[in-house]
Amino acid sequence: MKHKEPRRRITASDVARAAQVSRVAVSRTFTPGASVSEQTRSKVLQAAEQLGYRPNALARNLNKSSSDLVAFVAGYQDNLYDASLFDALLNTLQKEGRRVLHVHVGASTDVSAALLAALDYPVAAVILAAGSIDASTVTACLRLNAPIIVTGSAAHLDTVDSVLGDNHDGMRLAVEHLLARGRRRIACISGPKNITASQERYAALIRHLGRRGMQPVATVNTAFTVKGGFSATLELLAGEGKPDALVCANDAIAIGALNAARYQLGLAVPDELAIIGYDDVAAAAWPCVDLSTIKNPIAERVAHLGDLLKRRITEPQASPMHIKIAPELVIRSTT
Amino acid sequence: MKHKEPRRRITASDVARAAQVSRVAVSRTFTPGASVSEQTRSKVLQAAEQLGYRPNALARNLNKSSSDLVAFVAGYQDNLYDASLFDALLNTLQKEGRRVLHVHVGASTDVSAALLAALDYPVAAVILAAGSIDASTVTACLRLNAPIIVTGSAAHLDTVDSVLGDNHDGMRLAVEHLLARGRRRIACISGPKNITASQERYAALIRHLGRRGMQPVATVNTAFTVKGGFSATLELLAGEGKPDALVCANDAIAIGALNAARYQLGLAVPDELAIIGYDDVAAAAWPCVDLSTIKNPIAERVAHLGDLLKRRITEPQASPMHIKIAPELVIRSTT
DNA sequence: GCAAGGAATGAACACGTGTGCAAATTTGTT
DNA sequence: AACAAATTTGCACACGTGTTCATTCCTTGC
Repeated sequence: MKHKEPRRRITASDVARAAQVSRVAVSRTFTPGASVSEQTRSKVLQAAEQLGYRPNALARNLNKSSSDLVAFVAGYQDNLYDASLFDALLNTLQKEGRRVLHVHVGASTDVSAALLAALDYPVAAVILAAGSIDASTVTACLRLNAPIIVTGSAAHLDTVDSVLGDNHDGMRLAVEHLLARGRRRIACISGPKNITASQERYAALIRHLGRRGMQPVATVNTAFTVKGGFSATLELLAGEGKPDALVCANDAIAIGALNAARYQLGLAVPDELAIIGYDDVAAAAWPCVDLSTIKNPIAERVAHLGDLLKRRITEPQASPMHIKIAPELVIRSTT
Repeated sequence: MKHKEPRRRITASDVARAAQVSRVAVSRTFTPGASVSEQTRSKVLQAAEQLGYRPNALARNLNKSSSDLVAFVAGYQDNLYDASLFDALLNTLQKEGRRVLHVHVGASTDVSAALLAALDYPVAAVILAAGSIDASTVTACLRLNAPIIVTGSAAHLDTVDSVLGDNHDGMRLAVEHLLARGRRRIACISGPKNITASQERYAALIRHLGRRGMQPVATVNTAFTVKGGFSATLELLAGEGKPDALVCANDAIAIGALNAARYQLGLAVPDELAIIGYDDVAAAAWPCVDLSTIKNPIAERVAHLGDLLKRRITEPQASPMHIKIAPELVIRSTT
């Protein structure tokens, strides 16, 4: 036991002492564009390399008004979509030299509480990809000088930037497609009632059917998961209504529905029952699933998020921007 | 435009001024166990609430030797397993008041480089769940005072803590099961050659077959993805060997293989070809997949990771601990 | 050779918070 | 009422870095 107390982290002063220069010279060496002679620079770099020195990001960010951190708030990834979104987003942010503070929103955790906890760090921005958020939390964030960018399922607050899929138009594509296929008895498995994406998609379905003088023959709410879709389908098909088509609020639900219909109830899909999902997750394209769905393009979404982030950071006072992503109908073999 | 310069974040001094107390009183109010009178405490809390104050975590962590941050290093989530692992882990860490700095390792990014970049923050620990890491990077981390805990696919370095699945025993279960089912011509779709989990599982397969005087009739390497498994299966079954069973290095590959065999090649699974995966991801249990596999328990793994993390932080000098998680055979309808 | 200009350097301060120590205040005891 | 003890308070410093400003050094042009 040579080191009883925990070993200190190497600091700029340590490097300065080893390289026989002042501490400021070390700071300048690691600050792009600062004025250092080539000679001292190399001395510093060599000493730093040998000691394993890296500038402490805490101290470095302390005297800036914000940091290189971006908070990403997301929920359970059972929905099969957020994982892919996060993957792509993380890749983009990291390339731009940002670091991601991941906030997880579970069943028990409150979105606002989790978000505020992460905001102890002066993040450059918050990307909110989970659940709804109320206006008071938004003002709390703004007071903490943390601009919010909303994507995925979240409230339509005019005061914050947003990149959202056009759920209204997506549902139009779904309804038109099913009607063109000759379906008339359309049922719906919607998502959780408190999630904005659920509400929007359901409202759009009602509206587009209503325009044609129709309405869903049955509706059930469930979680945005495969399990949820499975049990909801059993429940729904046990009741009245006898649908010939099932509109699901997302792909996870649709995959659950497909499995319940085909393997539990022995229904022929799509002959006896058509099923359409929403998002176009990777699993929807697997041959054993081969799900018709509405594509919610990830690459485009991430690109817009990156742009919006840059803009918001450089011009904090710019007026909020609301970007809608156009959905696409993807026809596979379940409709 | 009233505020031309970016609004400052509310600091303890602001609160102190508003509550007419000293700044130290504010600090003490937000420090559990500190000595403050009930009167000043409530004055401070009220002012803080009104101004929307939260202590700046950067400054708060600066004078401690490490922070409340934990770095989590993971790769693409195409493998269907890491997403679930991360989900569970994030939940646990957040409950304990830790915050997670997420480091993404893409195809182009180097593990070591990404890791070191995150270590600019004095994290309490690094949880490494992606790719391999060489000894020099480990020493770099240790010099930065950042203990590493390895899980998932990574090198077996004696100097760091680890929580690993027992790949050797898992493959024994797979081989014994296939032989009991009467299979004799076993082929293998292995993962990337530079990933430790691949190497270990493949080596175990060779060894367990070897003990019975057998060897794989064919082997192909591919990425840990559904797409990889799909194309690898087409390639493998086009060649010589005529296998009657396929051992896949993980579930994503197995799902790709299943889809290729059934829907592209028209093979009867399991009658003409048995398929077994590894990990037991959520999708393996879907009726349309219903994949036999070796379970790599996530809950147990996360629990051990949490314990190890706590131990390492409280006793930085403790000797490294290596925990093996026992795999389980899960028999479904593909074998 | 000399002045002027530019580049390199170091001292001092700022960022926002926690904490040791001594002073000030309150509480408890005889 | 007087004193000891316990609690609360505030000053000053520490954490590790970036940056302004004045100073010093070197270079260049005349």
